[in-house]
Amino acid sequence: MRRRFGTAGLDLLDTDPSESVTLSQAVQSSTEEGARPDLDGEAGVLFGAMTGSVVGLRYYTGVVNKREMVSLVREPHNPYDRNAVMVANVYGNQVGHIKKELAAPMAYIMDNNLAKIEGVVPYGKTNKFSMSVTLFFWGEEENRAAVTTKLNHCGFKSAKAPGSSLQEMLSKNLVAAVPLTAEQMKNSFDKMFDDLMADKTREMEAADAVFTPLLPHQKQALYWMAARENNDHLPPFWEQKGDLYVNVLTNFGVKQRPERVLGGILADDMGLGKTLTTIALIMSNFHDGRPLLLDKADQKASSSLLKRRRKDPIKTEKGSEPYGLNRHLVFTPLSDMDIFTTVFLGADSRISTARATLIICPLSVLSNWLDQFEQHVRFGENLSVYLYYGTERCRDHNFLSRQDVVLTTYNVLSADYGNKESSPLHKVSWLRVVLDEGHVVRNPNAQQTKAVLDLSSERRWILSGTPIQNSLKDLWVLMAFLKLKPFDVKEWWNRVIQRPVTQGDRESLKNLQALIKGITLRRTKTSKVAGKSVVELPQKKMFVQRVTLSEEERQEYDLAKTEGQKVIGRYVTEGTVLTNYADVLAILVRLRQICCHPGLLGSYARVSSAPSDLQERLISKIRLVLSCGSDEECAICLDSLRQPVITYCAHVFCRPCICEVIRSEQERAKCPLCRAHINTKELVEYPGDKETGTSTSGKEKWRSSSKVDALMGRLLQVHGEDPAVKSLVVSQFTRFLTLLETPLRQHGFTFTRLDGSMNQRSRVKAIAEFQDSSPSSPSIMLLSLTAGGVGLNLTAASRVFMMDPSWNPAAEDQCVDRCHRLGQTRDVIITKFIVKNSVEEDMMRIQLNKKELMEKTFGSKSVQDQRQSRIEEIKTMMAL
DNA sequence: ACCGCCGGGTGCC
DNA sequence: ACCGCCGGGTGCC
Repeated sequence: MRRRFGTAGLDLLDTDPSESVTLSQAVQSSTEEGARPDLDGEAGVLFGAMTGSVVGLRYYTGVVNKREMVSLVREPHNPYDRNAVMVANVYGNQVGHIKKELAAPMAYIMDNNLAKIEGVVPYGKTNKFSMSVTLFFWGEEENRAAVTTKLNHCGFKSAKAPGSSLQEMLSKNLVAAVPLTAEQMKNSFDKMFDDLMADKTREMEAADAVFTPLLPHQKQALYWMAARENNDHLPPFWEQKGDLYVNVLTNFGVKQRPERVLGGILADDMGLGKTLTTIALIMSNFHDGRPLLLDKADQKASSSLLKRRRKDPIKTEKGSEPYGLNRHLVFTPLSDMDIFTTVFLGADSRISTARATLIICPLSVLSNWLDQFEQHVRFGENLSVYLYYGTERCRDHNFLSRQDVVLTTYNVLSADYGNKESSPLHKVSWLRVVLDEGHVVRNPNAQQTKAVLDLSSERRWILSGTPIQNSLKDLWVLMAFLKLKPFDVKEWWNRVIQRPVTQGDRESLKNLQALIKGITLRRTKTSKVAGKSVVELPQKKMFVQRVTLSEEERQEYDLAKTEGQKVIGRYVTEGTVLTNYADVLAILVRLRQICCHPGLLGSYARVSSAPSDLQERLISKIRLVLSCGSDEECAICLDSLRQPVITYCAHVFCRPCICEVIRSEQERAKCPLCRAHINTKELVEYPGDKETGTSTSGKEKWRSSSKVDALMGRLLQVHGEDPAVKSLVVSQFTRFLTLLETPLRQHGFTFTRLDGSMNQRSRVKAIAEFQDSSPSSPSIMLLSLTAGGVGLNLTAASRVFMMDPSWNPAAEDQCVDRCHRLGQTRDVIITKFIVKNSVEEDMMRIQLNKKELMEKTFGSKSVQDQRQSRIEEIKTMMAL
């Protein structure tokens, strides 16, 4: 019989050996069946349950219903008892306190993080002065003993056994008889975001002001979005019962109608036109389902402005105005003719206008938004779009609220939020807030997240092709942003959805699916509308071209490999692979570089001569990671590294990002990647690359490599077959891209380049040049694998040359999709160069395994496990 | 009576 | 709280 928790013997205090299942047996079986502790320590296993009492009800206003969930909050500064534990309902209103005798052990357990304690009130309402509460103790297995003994010592050994109603409750609501396997769960997740087409086929025409005709699936999205914004329904899982609005998951009830959720997630695949659809929404659903009222501009005036913008010399450095204009992108603002009055909301001094839409996006897609507004909004419509970016940005919130659209980046939003008093974005009540590439907001502790969650608006949208980036956890921030009560409070999300779902509870999974379904629209490139594909895209074909190293290269490779084997072999015998993980990765980077071009190796890349000083070792590691031009991203902000620092555990982040983590978690701060303890003193800076790198390569005699030769052969062939065909040449190593410039010039190719180090101005220029179809335009783009966001549109190219494999197959797919997207007219042919008998072949194989493995263990692999399996991979690769 | 008993005041932490 | 607990009033039958 498969049973996770027995219903009998669940009580912590049960001492009767004749019971069929004792607590320890029950919990043991639960761990055997793989109830894995959550990384955040938010879940773990159920130690048991007991009944306690809540007192002091009459002093507080918070009320609870039968079977309602309550939260238990420590009050260490309570003047009467430093052990005080407060009981609050789902909206955070205090209900009472835990009786002091019980509060004592609970305070100990909670303060020492031995268990998470959750409460459910079995019979609410009729209680006037005190009531009982069922307490559930969840924690890591290793803390079980400490929890039980503490409770026993405080005299809770012989407390009353739970009544039948508790047992019933456990068996019904909290225990899945047979938990889902990881594979079943993964399938359900896939399905969750796949099957969202049903009943979403009604179409809406865009307002006249939208110039570009919408495709059928875009009209459907527009209809759906407008309907979401105009809906008057109760949010998911809320029902009206008598004079109360009750949340059926938490059993929480309120008199006041819960806030409407006027928005959701537009999760269409990239290339389906999320940007255009959003623009159409802005233009077509202003108020009462009517279009945005615009002044007709003087045609001459606007056209001259438009021209000026196009010609404006773009004069700025990274970090300042990307367009040299901090004025209205399209036209002048409406003066004082707003049709809605400005309302002051008192203390909060937030100013409400119902006019402006705020759009927040990654820097990489900023220009895409501007372009699309210009492209899709009918010429002569007086739409005011203000680009809130650059040092000269206008910080007057009254001015901002009068715009039709304010466009900014996550970084600007977050920087403003840092000095909160002066953040104009947080003083406006927006008509609508749109998070583009919304999945980039997912770290609950990041300042960026707080800045996003603290925006004020009724209509809230998330645009993202991949709402779940890694695990279910990523969804919390999105739910919080959408103000889906009660899931905007993490405890309720964890308790009601995240934990039960990750532990395989079917009921909760169904709830999650229903929740997502209600607020998400998703179409993939293969989705059908009335039997016809939403998007007809040309074919995509992938070839692997195996490259044989020259004898000289082979010797160099083998030498490096033998050397690496020695070093890694030693770590393996010592069992210190984990502590030297960064060294190991460095060795692999070195081998991968030799496969591309021996010249990629700097003299500093000598890992084996490890300096004794930790500081120096870390510096050499960070330099190795960054100086080869590998376009690393910060795991916190997911953008390119700014002011890179390395932790003692050898992980690299932006200094501001990691400092924010340390600031918010104080001495409990842990490395976001490996959970090692970190503090501000133990951050080592990257001193910058002392060598002037690329300038030397020009002087030295040019030397080719087998892979370069293979590429040049292909490029010449492509050019010979059809000179109009353009190619992307992709590498993770920007220095490799630099090396490739020489042979490209030699062969007379015109090319352009796009990598993470370029400022916005030169990016825009590079993209525009490449996308241009005139005969003199560049036919090749040197592209760093992770440059730009998903919005990057390089449809001028139909050939892709992947120069080196990545650990992350998704990054490769995403890169290819920059040209294999709406607007592509040719079949896309991808050529991957892989060096025979090398680490590159191993990486290819591992990529395949990884895809399979991902399918089997969705979201259940810890960082530690992932590292462990990476070690196994490394051992195989190094033939150890 | 350094007790018992009565009945009013009172009540979380 | 239709309880417990506290502390003042009170004191044979």
